[in-house]
Amino acid sequence: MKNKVPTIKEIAKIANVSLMTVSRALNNNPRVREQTRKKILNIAKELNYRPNRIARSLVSKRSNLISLIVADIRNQFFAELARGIEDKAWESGYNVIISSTDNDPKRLESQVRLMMEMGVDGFILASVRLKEPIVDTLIQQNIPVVLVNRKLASENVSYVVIDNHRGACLVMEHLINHGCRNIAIINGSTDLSTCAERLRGYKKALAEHGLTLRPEYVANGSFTKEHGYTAAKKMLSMPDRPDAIFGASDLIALGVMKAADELGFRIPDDLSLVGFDDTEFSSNPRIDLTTVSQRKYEMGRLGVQVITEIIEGTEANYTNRIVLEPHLIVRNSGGCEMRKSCAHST
Amino acid sequence: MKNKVPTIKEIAKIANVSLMTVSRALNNNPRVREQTRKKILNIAKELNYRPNRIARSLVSKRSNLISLIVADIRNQFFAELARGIEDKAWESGYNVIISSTDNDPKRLESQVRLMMEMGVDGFILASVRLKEPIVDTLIQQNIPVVLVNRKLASENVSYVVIDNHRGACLVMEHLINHGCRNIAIINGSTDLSTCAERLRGYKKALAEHGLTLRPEYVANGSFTKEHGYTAAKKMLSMPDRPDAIFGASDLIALGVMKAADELGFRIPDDLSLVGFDDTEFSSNPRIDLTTVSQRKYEMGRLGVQVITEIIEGTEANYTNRIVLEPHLIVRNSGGCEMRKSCAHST
DNA sequence: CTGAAAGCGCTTACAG
DNA sequence: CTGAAAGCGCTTACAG
Repeated sequence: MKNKVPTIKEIAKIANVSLMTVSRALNNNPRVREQTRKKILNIAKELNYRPNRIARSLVSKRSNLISLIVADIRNQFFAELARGIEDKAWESGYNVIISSTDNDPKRLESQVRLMMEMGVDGFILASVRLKEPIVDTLIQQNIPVVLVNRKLASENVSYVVIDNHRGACLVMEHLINHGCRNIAIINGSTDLSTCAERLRGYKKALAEHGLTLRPEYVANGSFTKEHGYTAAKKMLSMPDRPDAIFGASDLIALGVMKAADELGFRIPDDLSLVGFDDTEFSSNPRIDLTTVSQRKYEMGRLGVQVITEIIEGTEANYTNRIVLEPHLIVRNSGGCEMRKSCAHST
Repeated sequence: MKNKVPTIKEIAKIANVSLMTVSRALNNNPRVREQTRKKILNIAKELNYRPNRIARSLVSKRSNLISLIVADIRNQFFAELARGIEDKAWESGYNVIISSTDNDPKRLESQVRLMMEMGVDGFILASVRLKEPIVDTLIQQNIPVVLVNRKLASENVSYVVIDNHRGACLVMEHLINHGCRNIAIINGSTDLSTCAERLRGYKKALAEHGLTLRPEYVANGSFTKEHGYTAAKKMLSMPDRPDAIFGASDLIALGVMKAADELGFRIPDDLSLVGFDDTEFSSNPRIDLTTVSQRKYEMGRLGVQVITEIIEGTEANYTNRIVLEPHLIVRNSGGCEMRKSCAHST
């Protein structure tokens, strides 16, 4: 049962040196004679010695653990992000504890508290709302945090995001270029920075092109297929139905697509559709969704880079704000070149 | 900078009791007078005390950390599984460290070793091959392990899987009932138990229905769209092309679908197609893939239940083998009722 | 119901 | 280049 795991004590005894010398040899500290080091390393290998990181953590106050908190790991978007984080963390000598909040602030808070007890070195938060009191708590307690994907209303913390406002503008310009004039937006929840910024881009583009903002063309809700489906059904049944829908996530766009298919509207001929996120299924030929790239994997890697810089850094109040450029991925659903030529103005 | 985090020492001093009494009060040990407990709990709350789990782990030899190792968290299948594991672990007071191996045994091994150093209480392995030496190492060292999704060739370890052989039989019976006679299988890698069993089911069903096994109708490879696409292109170009393809994963089936679409074969009229896994996109109306349910979320929860039983259990060599029943999810791609009536025998 | 002692496996800080 | 001492924050095991 008790398969006595070897410790540096055993090694020290066998090598006939002190614990300190063993510790130094194992940690590649140069202040050990080469000969002594070799002897110790050999004994360690022979005993199949593995350092006890718990003990190390207790004294060094570092766990090499990073907490990643997302809305839902089943969401393709977060899964890709998580993989980027995992890979970069591994390369940097860290491990990742993942947990999902379902966008519930209560869950977020209790998870953060548990992670603090676990002694994680820092937090990567991918699913904060615009106001998130627990983040301020972390900052006050001087615990490293980086936001990824979504920002706070305030700017007092490091983040890695894409320019969501710009992304929305790209979408709108694409639709307008293809002759759409009655463009609706089906959006997520406006207490998220991503949604707020995409909505802002939508409005700005309308204004810039002299199109009027119609309240019935704006449906806030959540980043789900169900919301996309329900909102689209309603909009497409209006006498003055939109000729294009901007789904603020690919999931929303999929719901819109289903609604349009059921109602007999052809995409893109009867209805132009654009999503956001460039999740994998959007490239499926049967879906063929025009969307906005998010570089999720890279965003994850950058998040780890920033958090490790904070953890290992000397400056106390180092903050790093990275904003990535979005790109429009043009596929069929948003309208094809043919349609552009026969643009109808309504 | 050093925001002195409160410890039981502080509490003990303020409460004017020993460390032990504080420890007991905090851990709900009944051997403390109610009045003393109340006083201690109040002080703890006032100081905003949080236990240091690292210190606790060092002496208790328990970290409440579970390691989950999957092939790739971006794969929808593993993401759903991971979420089930995360939720059940959270309810049971454990946290989950996730890592991805890309099916590389070297990565698996180095990740397992690091997790051991981190002091995880047990392993949930979702992506083992039929032979996986590192698993034997874990068993020998008496470290709790449970396999999920894929099994080893040997039966000396706990697992939670579905009956993949039965699942494949369900698929084949469905296709045969719908009049298909030239059924091909595009499979993953045969050094995985899931693939081996699905292939066995395929062969058994052929034999039982007096259909001959044709080597050119069997394409082993990997669980990817790319493999499905390439293999299907080849098969569908044969003069004696199959009238049905069993894709051993939904990802493979998506690749087949793309190939068929490109070659102008209509599904299910010209080609019946069935997948495996019931990942979310298979229910998309434009995909509408007949597939086999895997109850991934539940499998994850069961995996945690088994591993915690082992961790917290008294019996040293407790093993638990759970085999779940698969179900066929009938959608359009496998052939519809109409076709059944006009069954053609080739 | 309460406490003094010892220790988990390692590292930091100080001496030599 | 090497070591003796002290301690990280908690718990186990033994006394009272």
